[in-house]
Amino acid sequence: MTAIEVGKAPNFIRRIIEDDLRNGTHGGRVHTRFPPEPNGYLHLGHAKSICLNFGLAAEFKGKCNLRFDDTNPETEEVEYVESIEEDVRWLGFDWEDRLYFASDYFDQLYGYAVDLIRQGKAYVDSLSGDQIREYRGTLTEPGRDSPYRKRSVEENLALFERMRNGEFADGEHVLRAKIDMQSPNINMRDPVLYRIRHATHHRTGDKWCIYPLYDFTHCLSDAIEHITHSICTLEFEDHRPLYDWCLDNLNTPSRPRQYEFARLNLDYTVLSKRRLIELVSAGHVKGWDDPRMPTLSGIRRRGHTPEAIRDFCERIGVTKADTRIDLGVLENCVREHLGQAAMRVMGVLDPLRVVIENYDSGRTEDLSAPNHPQRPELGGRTLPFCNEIYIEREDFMEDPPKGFFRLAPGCEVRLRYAYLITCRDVVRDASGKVAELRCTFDPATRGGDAPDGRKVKGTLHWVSARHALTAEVRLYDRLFSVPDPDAGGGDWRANLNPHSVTVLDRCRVEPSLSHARPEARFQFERLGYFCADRRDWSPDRPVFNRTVTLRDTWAKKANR
RNA sequence: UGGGGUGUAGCCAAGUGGCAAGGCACGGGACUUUGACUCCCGCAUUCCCAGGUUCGAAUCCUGGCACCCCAGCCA
Repeated sequence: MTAIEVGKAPNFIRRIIEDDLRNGTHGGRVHTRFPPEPNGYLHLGHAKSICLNFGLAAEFKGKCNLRFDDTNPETEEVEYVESIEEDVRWLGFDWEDRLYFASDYFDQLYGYAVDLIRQGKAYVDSLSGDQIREYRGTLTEPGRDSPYRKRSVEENLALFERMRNGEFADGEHVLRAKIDMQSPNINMRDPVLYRIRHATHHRTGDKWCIYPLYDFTHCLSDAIEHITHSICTLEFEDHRPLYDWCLDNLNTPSRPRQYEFARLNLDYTVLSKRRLIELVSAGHVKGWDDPRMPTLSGIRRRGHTPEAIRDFCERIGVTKADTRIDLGVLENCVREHLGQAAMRVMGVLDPLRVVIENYDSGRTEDLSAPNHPQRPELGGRTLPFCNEIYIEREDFMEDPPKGFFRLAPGCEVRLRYAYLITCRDVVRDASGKVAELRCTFDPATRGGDAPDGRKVKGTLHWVSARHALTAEVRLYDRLFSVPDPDAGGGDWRANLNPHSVTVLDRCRVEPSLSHARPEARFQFERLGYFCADRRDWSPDRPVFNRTVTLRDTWAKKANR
């Protein structure tokens, strides 16, 4: 089956797999893996990799493992393991019974290292870290052999065993591959395979005091798991010769191949674990799941959906070109999904009181409204109406510009699913600010239609002042004020957007929202998509996060 | 200036010698009880540049240029 036949955009990795399948490489199997290091939370960049790896496996009837690359006990924690599992599952992927840890292979890895030593292809080096760096040479000058490079196999074997037994302090010795100190590829200049770290590992505890490095661990873990296509990001391209060297020099149960694609860059945010950690620890955001964060837990809390993120990952493509994706692409994906999935409700963010003078003040009536105008099967709900309502303050202008078809003195507008009303008077407070509007309604327009067929262009959202719930609404904007916060060499933190969050605590929402549950998503008509905060929402204190606004061509026009 | 990569519209991206898909953005219009959605229409005589091969080049060749990655006992 080709990419076109399954309805997916072709990309170079799909093509490689199709070729391999055609040629019977890897025995016709497709087996990928997603290999996060548990030292941070997953972000959108990881989502691209997850969708690629799990997606390819599903597409070609293969499998995808979840494997934690946990070879650095000093930075890794179970909190991260747990969050990563939750996020991958939330995104919609299933590793079934294939949850693995590189640390599960420490015994085998040790055996492979001994094998390399026996073959004379690895040695224990006793240079200090600084010396190793000196001997390595530079980008343009070749390196020099370590004086310890010629140690005998027996001596290396003994020393390596003593390293394992804890006889040395951190940094005293390392195990290195014996490749080529002259290589133009720095990764091949006798790379370090094992280092001594007297640290407690989150899974193996104190069993080990030597830990293998990424290059040695990753290729062998892939081989142990019978991975066929080991897909990673571009910065590992230079490591591929080393990946291949290890597998070519060791007797492994399978022979995986590594392929590299460009990592994701997104406008107005940062997607490096280092930066994200800094944001959290410096308190620029309120934790890893702050709705402004590009972490999966952050955008989840913001209200994004797994469907939208998967769609996003499919749309941005997979190539080897460095790219920076327009934020609009992500926003468009959520809008598209929520546009068909989210129930519609009404909520007023900045309430302006409206009194309907000719509506009996003792009366309340129930008006009905569909939950989704395009999807009648989603049912409807009831909206209480009375003589006191709230509308959005910005929907009224005393002196409107041409083309403004909302409320203004003497003008008639429609209250969505209710009545046509006309503004008769403006009441001000002591400071001169508009405090209240006095309007009249047309009793013949119940539901919003005028029996005489007169056209009313403007339709406003509203809530009954006597029935509305008070809610807190958090408005989120881009975390940074420039597209590429890390560019330019200046302090990236200076590019943080000081207005990335606005908390509104006197919003009024329709009473049906009392039945909302944490993480429920809605379209607040004419405003945008909002999500009940999964941490802070409670029936007593509804809290909604704005996921994204609706497209607003009026605002665009008004800005011009 | 060593090695490894990448250059197709504002942002992504197909394209693999036969005459530049698609998405986002943008502009115009229709529809509209969400200025939303939806629907139309428009948007690269040209593919980093310069030569060359060919009846024919984004695709092949030669030479440039620009950008990204690599000198952790991180991944």
